[in-house]
Amino acid sequence: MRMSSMLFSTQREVPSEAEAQSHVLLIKAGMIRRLAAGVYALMPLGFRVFKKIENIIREEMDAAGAQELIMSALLPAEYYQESGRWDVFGTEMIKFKDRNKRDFCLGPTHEEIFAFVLRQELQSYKSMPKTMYQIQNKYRDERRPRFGMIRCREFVMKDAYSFDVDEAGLDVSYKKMHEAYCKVFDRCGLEYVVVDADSGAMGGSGSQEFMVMSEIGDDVVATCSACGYAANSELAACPDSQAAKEAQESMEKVHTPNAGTIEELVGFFSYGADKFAKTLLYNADGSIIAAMVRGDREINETKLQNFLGCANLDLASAEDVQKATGARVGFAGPVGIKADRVIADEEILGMSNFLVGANETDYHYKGVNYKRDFEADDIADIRLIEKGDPCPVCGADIELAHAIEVGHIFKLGTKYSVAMGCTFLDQNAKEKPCIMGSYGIGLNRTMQAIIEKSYDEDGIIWPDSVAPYNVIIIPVSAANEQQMALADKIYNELIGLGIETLIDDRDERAGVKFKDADLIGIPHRITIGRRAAEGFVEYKPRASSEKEDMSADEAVKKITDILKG
RNA sequence: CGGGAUGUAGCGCAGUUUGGUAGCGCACUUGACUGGGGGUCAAGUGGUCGCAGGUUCAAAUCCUGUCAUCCCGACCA
Repeated sequence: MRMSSMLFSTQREVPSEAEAQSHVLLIKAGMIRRLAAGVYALMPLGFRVFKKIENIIREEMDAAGAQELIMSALLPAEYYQESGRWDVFGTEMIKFKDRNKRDFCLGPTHEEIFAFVLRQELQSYKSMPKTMYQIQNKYRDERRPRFGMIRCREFVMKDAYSFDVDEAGLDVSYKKMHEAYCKVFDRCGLEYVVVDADSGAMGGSGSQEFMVMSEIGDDVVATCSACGYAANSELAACPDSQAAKEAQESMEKVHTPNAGTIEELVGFFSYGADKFAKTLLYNADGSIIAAMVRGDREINETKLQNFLGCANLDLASAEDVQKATGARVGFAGPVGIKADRVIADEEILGMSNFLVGANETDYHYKGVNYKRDFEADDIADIRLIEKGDPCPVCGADIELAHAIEVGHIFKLGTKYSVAMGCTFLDQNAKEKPCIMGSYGIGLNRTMQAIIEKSYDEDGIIWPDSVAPYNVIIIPVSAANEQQMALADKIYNELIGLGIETLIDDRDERAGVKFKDADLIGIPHRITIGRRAAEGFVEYKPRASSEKEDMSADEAVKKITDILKG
């Protein structure tokens, strides 16, 4: 491509909207343009990168035996109503009515649709297993789009769905996808970790996420460097603490004026936060749940929701709190509370003589002991894991770090096949639901994650596998015929070899060309300058600061060896 | 959805307190010089000041409403 005729512009100044470096660089390099919050256009250079990633995914999916097809993004409500997710997705789903007042949405994910379409195809065990995939736009009206394409409202997802006759078959299909995902992210030059994850609203028996560790990630991953354990923090198990029991004191009501938070109570008493047990009230599908954790811990709402098996879990309103406790918010406790269900974190069992709210404004109880003074309806692990907690596998210290979720694979089981009637006849002519798996990769997010892990002060550093072009030829002066002639010769040679090459034939100063080449991150640079008369050029890889003079032929050979070798 | 902030040229911003001809830098156009890391000089192009009402002789500026965007939090296959 001749840059003089390419639609492309770089910016020196950064739009104030951009926070993450990868987002800043995408905009400065002219690869994306924002159309609305969380809605982006991919410009020619950006779209080339995007297509590279898409092709890597397609190749690995095909190699894993999956077959590509495409569903519609425009979908009638009934499929999602049948599975119940029309309500579960709520306002995150983009819904509207057509001219006949029929409910439609833009697909946020396609489990229902694949189950519906495949039920017509998979009538016998003989036609399974099958794994189908599509690479298609998805729509989610995120409450808070963030960091450019890391969290956006329209994005492209590769979503695959497997259909098996039994759990053992699902394990095989799942493993194939797991391996294919590793190959995809390896080829994209990404460092990633695979972590155990929450299945959330998807349902199913287990899932894993492919995570790229990064400060700008929305997820928090718990890892153990001793044994290699890795899990999403919303799932990571917290073992019971083994605190020694103290001699029981008697329970006593204490006047604690205006001390409604743990922080205020720690100031009021001379106890540490771990001497308190806090009680939070939740509204779970309409019933009021009291959840207890140690004062210095946080409730893990994912664990709580999974334990309860409810569709919606929100902190209770102030009115509901008053109704349940008879007190202002801040004085809830397990003794005599009017909640539908009380759930205590396992750690509560190990505590002695602790402090809790007295369900009376400005009062707390001290010297409280489990069993003697109150009992919970359930004991469960409902707290959020913290840095330094023991690893649930080996007991070493857990580390926490932010990560970007670029891929997620699920063992769904029969949730959607049952809902959509996706069944088959087994060897005994008995009707059974298909055992499903679902597998997603966010392409836009993957593209930005690659930058997040590979840039310097001058710009993006693309790996060869996804670079928009592999080589950029820079004749220092477009007015110098000798330089241009040699540049054209090398350009045609590389194009002839099937190597994607840019030639910067713009009438710009050398500095501008170098800055632009670095910013857009082309991996290999050939500069043609002073020594053009001798047939010598300078070769420089984007990732290194070392420049090397060599003949034009040597430069072509060197690059060919790297790219084809 | 709660809290905070911001909307003025393609991008980054000043001007709003105290109402009185729409500004600066980058980018863009033309010319000259220049030519290996975002050059210099000169002359230019580009704006319904987010939108809608209102107050006023006069509104970017004051008032009301509304929309959008960003940040923090909550939430999220």
